Amino acid sequence: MPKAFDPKAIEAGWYVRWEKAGLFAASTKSDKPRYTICLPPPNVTGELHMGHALNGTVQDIWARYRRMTGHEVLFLPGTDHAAIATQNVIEKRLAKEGTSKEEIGRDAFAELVDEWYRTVGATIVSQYRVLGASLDWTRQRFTMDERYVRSVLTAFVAFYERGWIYRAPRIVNWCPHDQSAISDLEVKWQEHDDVLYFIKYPIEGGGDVTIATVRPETMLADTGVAVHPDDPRYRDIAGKTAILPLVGRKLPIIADEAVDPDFGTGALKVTPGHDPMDYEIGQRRHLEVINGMHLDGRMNVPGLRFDGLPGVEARKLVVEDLKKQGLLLREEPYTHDVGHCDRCDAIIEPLISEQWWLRMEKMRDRAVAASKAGKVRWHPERYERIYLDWMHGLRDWNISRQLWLGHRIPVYYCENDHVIASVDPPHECTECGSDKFRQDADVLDTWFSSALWPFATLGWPDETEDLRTFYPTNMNCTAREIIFLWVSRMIMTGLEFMGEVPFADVAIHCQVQAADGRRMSKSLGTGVDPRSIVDQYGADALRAWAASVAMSSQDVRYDETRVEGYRRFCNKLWNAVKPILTSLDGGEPRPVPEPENLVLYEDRWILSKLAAACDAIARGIEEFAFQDSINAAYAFAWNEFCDWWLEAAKPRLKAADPVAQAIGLYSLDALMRALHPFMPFVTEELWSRLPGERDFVMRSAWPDDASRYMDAQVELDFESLMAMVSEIRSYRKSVSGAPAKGGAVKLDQEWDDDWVQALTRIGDVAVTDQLPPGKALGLAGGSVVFPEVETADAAVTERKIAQLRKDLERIEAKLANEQFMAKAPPEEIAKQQGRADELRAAIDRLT
RNA sequence: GGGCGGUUAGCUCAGUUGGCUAGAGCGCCUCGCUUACACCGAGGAGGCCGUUGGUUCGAAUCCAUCACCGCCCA
Repeated sequence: MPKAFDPKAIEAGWYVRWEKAGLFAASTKSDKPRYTICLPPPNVTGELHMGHALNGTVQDIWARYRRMTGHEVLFLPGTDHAAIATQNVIEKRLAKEGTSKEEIGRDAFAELVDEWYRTVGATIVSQYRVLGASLDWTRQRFTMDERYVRSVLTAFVAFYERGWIYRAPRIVNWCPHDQSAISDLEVKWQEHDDVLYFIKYPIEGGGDVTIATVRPETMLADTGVAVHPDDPRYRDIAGKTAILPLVGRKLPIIADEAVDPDFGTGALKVTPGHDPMDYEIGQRRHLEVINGMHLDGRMNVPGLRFDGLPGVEARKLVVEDLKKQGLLLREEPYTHDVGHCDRCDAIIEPLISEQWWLRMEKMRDRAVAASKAGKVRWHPERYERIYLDWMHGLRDWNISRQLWLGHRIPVYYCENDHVIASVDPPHECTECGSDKFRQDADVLDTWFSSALWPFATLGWPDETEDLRTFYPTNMNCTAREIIFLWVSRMIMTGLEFMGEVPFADVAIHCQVQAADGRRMSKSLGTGVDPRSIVDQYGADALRAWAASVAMSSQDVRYDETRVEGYRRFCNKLWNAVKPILTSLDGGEPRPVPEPENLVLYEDRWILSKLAAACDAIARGIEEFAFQDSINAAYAFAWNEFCDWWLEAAKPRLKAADPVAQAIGLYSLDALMRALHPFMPFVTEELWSRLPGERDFVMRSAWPDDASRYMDAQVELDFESLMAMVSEIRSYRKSVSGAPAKGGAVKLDQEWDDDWVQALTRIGDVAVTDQLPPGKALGLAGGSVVFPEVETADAAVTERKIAQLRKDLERIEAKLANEQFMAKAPPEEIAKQQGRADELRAAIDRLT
């Protein structure tokens, strides 16, 4: 067996063996209870990042754990076509080649996209392999697969036929670069230093009103001026008419509660065509909506000198003209948030455009009811409220995008403009019989298709075997910014089309920040590639770390030393196996003795601890507290099994004692199983090296059979022994002249012979009734004497006594407090009294 | 502006229903290459649990306040 653990040497091999053995593939024929997870489809243009590492780990822990606890598990992989992102990628490539999508045309562009999906895009999800994710690759899906497209179109038509889909002009977030609407959730706000311009608008019949704006060019589309109804400054002018400078348009001055009297002058120019809030005011007050900008961001103001100019240039000229006319009163520096396109970073222009909308009320209400009824459990729980709050304020969903790729909206117009929504292209207009159609040019929001993921991947709308067997799924794990974009919508569509929530548990993992606390991002150069972590420390170490942080209530900074710590842990496991194998030397191991046949304290103790650890690990998984599982496994393996049992059992193992061999083997076997969901590779490797007929640990049963060894009393007793041994060792180190071995102990308390023998062996001391001459030192449960030492170092003793006295004083103060004695529960009082007695005894021995 | 999370050892984080004598990994100090492991072992140092109040016999834990950090929504 190699001297040290080397992840590279084992990982790839096991992944292939598992896959070849069909361990990832789910069967619809199985009669086991089923457990389904659909992997959140990574964006085809992306690369594996820390978020994938966390969600992949969490899901794979559950997938492997459920297989081991007797479930038929489907863990389904796939990818998302990410329309805007892909369009950007391809456009960038075209730009490099000196051309553009407009130049090559839609058909050629579509071919490039297809090629991209087939080559580069297809690889992203396979990066989950390096994490060891046990995905069923035979069922891999892509949102642009023919069957999936059919599901998407079917869903659209179904909504359409319910009357929930309509087309209407509304103010939207328009990305001038992508030439598409994007959703509110895709707008990222960045702070900008701009200028606030104060502009005087004359009032008909005399006087004027001053407004403040950071976007003076939009004034060309103003259709009103608004003031707050309670604003005393403007009580006189409400109801009058202002004259729009440069244009001459008459603007009604209206009063509206939405106006913030503290912003600027308290008077607001209203531009319903270019500001969401103004749009709402305009709707309420029946103001005209003027579209002052073309979709490419150029001004649309026929007859004015600004017409056709880009917004930025128009702004300069507008300001110039206002200055000339003396209408620009002043300019102030102004810092505010400006919306940018999440995908291409262009500044978003709010403007009016025709879009397709999906009504949400009914779906929303069902989803909220299902959540409230506990059909969906959130981990951590607080996300349920965040989700419900968002659902509460839900508006109609803009599902159309003006992109060159994606799912084309299945709406057709005949020559006479009759509208037909149909999954397959229609042959004949049902109203006029026309056979000439054009399809709507828009495509669907990518999130519309991913909203169907948990059932569309299983074959919906066809009633497939997979759909029958594996829907609803059990768990969905994702990042919190995806709750609104994706999770909520899956819940709604799942209820709508399948009549059942798509998953019972939602796990929201934390965000991993860079080591310095900044967010991890490629553009900032702060990203850490999980693949390079795997390279350095192995997938098991990465996963163990991911499990230990994923469900943290706060975001965590990436700390490489913790990952490294888990690699050391792997190495520790690696080496812990060796003495057992060496001892057995290829011989046939005996079965582990039954509890009643165990004699040695350390044996009884370690098996009880093993049972407790397996329990704790399982509980951690089931409660989505993976850090508890990892901690329990780590502490058991390192601080209990290796540090104490293995050390104590060494002489027996060297002597090929069959009981020690059996217990060591049994413990390791169980430990490898219990750790397998977290660290699949190293556990599979080590388990395979254990003697006996072995299949795959991945296919083995979860270890819950050690529970018969649980023994609380043995644990307490052995912990006393451990504490005593630790103290003896401490004295040996800190008392000058004390030997590295030996010494004699007189015990305060009666222990049974087995215990005394264990203390002798493990503590390397003699146990006597009569202490030999020398200075006695106080232990937690007795006195120890090192014969060679005449006097203990005063400093060591003094320090110890001082500490004990301090503790004692605090407790005595407590016990002297009448209130405490009167009100504290009796067991608490007894506990404190017991501690006081112990401390007094310890001080006595030392003085 | 509204909401959420956080502030615990030099660093990164645990700390369930108040009983804590506050833990872990890494780092630091002192020893030790004893054939499982130096990716190690043994021992040790290190914390008025962000501030100020309150509730309580008792607060890292509950309440309020302020400060700072981060995120989400508007």
